[in-house]
Parts: sequence; C-alpha cells; structure tokens
Amino acid sequence: MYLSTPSSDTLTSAARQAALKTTYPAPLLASFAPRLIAWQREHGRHDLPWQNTRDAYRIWLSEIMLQQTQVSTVIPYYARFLERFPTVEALANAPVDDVMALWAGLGYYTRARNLYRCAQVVAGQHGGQFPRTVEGLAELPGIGRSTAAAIASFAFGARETILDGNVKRVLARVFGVEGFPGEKRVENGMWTLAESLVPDAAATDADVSAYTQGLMDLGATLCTRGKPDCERCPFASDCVAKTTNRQRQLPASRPKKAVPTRRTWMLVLMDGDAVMLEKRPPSGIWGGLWSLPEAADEAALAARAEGFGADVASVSPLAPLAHTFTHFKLDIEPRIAELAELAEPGRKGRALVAQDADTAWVPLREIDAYGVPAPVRKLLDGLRGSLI
DNA sequence: AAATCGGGGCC
DNA sequence: GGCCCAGATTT
Repeated sequence: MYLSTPSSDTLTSAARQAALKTTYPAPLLASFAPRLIAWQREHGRHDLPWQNTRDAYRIWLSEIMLQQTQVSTVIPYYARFLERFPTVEALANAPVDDVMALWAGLGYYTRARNLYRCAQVVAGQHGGQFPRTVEGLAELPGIGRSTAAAIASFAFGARETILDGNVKRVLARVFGVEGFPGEKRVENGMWTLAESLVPDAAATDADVSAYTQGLMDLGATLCTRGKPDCERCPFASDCVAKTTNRQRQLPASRPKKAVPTRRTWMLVLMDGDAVMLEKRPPSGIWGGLWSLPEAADEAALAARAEGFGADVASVSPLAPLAHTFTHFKLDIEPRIAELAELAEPGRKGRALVAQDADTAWVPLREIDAYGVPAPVRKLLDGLRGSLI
C-alpha cells in the first residue's frame, strides 16, 4: 500500500480529493489537464528519441537515464544503448561490464547497476514484460513512484501522475503550494493534488501521454528554477506565483537548519616565508585541495608539529576562524610553529621534512597558485600581511 | 559555492 | 516507514 498517498489524519482518499476543491480554485483544477495537453501539443517537445514509442523497455531506459542527466547528454547514450541492447533480454544477458562501459560518462553508477538488475528481474521473472501497474513497476530496482508513473502512463496509458522536481516546481507555483516540498507533509499534499489533476477516464492514451509529457516540458522549458518564461506559460493568468510575483519564492527552499559545529586544529608550520601545505584526500571536504596539516585536538597537532621537526614549545595559537558549509560549521583553531634549529648552527632545514607528492613548502605569496580552501587562504593572507 | 535531485539504504 | 545520504549537475 505504500504507493497510495499516505493517509493524513483520518481523511479518506475521496475526502482529501474533495478538500482540494476548497483549497484550490475548482475552475483551475478542472481546466489544468486540457490546457496543459493543448499547450504540449502546440509548444512541447515531440521529437525526443524515446517519444512516439510504447515500448516499455525504451521508455524505462530513457527515464532512468533522464533521472540524472539532461536531455542533450542522454541522447547519444540512449542511442548507443539501444543499438547494443535492443531488448530487455539483450541487456539482461550482457556481461555487467559491458553495461557499465556503455554507461561510462553518465555518472551515478549505482543506477547503472540498478538498471542491469532491473533488466535481469524483468527478463527472468516477468517473461521480458514490464509490469503494467505503478505498484508492480515500483518494486523493480531503480524505479520509484514517479518513474513508475512515467513508464505506466507513456507505455500503458495508465492515468497515473508523475511528481519529480520539475512537477513540484510547476505545482507549487501555479497552485501556490506553500512549504518545502522535501517535507513529507508538503510532498504528500502535492501527490494528492497531482493525482487529482490527471486527465479523466475520457482521456485517450495519447491524451495521457501528452499530459505527462506536458508536465515535464513545462517544468523543463518554461517554468524553470532561475528565470521562468511566464509570458509563454498557459497558466500565467491563474498562476499564484506569477500573479503575486513570487516566482522566486515558490517552491519554498529547504529550510536553513541549525548546522552542527565541528572543530579542527590546523598547523601553520613556517620556514622563513614558506608554509607547509598538505594535499587532502581526493574525496570528502575540500577533496584534492591543498590545505594545512590538521589534527583532531591540540595534543595531536603538537605531535604532528614535532613529527615535522618543529619544537613543540614554539607552537602558539592564532585567532580562531569559522567557516560555514551546507551541512556543518567548521571552527578552525590555527596553531603556528617554526621549524626547530638544526644541529648545524644557523640553519633551519626543510630537509627535515619528508618531501613527497602530498606535501609542499609554499611561499606565502605563491599560495594563489595552489588550490587552497577559502578559509585557509584567508588565514594565510592575514598572516602574510602581518609578517611583512 | 550553493542548491538541487529520485531512489536506496539505514534506523 | 521516515530521514538522510551519495554522487553528480546546474546556476
């Protein structure tokens, strides 16, 4: 049952549908589908390679590719896939490495693996036929509720609604749906609204296809995130966002949640005017950038300083700085140290420090030539100013 | 640099 | 069953 709109409170599905009419203008609800269909036929996209087919395999393949990549990128991949794997059986029987090789460049490789797994399930357990219902489709790997609805409506004329990011944006604007669509309550309301909008039983399969395609086309070509082309929109006269000039506010963006704070200690190890930078691991925060050696606490940083050849007694604090990421705030505790004197009088030595591909002595004036995280650069810029 | 995105997986 | 993530792109 998880595919049906999750019931909120005690309302039945019918009651929730009825409640929509008190929330949104009935004439808009009633005219939405015919207007969208008319617009799609006149101004929508009609020549995409996966249109004008009812082959569920082709539609599925396009939908999976389009989940993550824009149309212009998908087109050549789609063509190559179909040439190499004309049927779901051909895909299922291919070595997985062949599939991955053809996918290479599209990214999101777990979805390629799901694509392959899905093909094997369809070929092996469904006789090569994709399930015809949203429920059946959504049990397959890589197919969720929205993708299932896209396949069911395009391939089988099912009167089911999609609800992807584009559609959420269109609905939020046209109907003035408040709240962040990533929030369950808001999303559930959008599913109910979207379901109420699908063409009625009188609609032909072609109408259903035009409707679903229209939802996609409107969001992708007119009702875009940045600069919607309201002048060409068939709903401009009714659209809540347009008529109240809130295109930028709808849909509501993710609420800024209080982010956790992490704390890190950074070593500013100086040798004259040069500072030691370390290359960070390729993935994770500041992946691949050059930064200061780090440690999780004061003692660990002192140990690192000593390991590099600094006199621990010379390690002293600089002003802390904060940097905010999407997910968390980083408090940086910088500690500055100089290399200890070598036994040979009057010489400090870079030779003490292992020079490998992941460490570098960089004169402060040259750090711009390295990829250095913004807060670290700021810190070093300040240091440079004070040393001169 | 920040925001966004469907589905999967984790709890 | 709900929440958050992984992995990538667009703006």
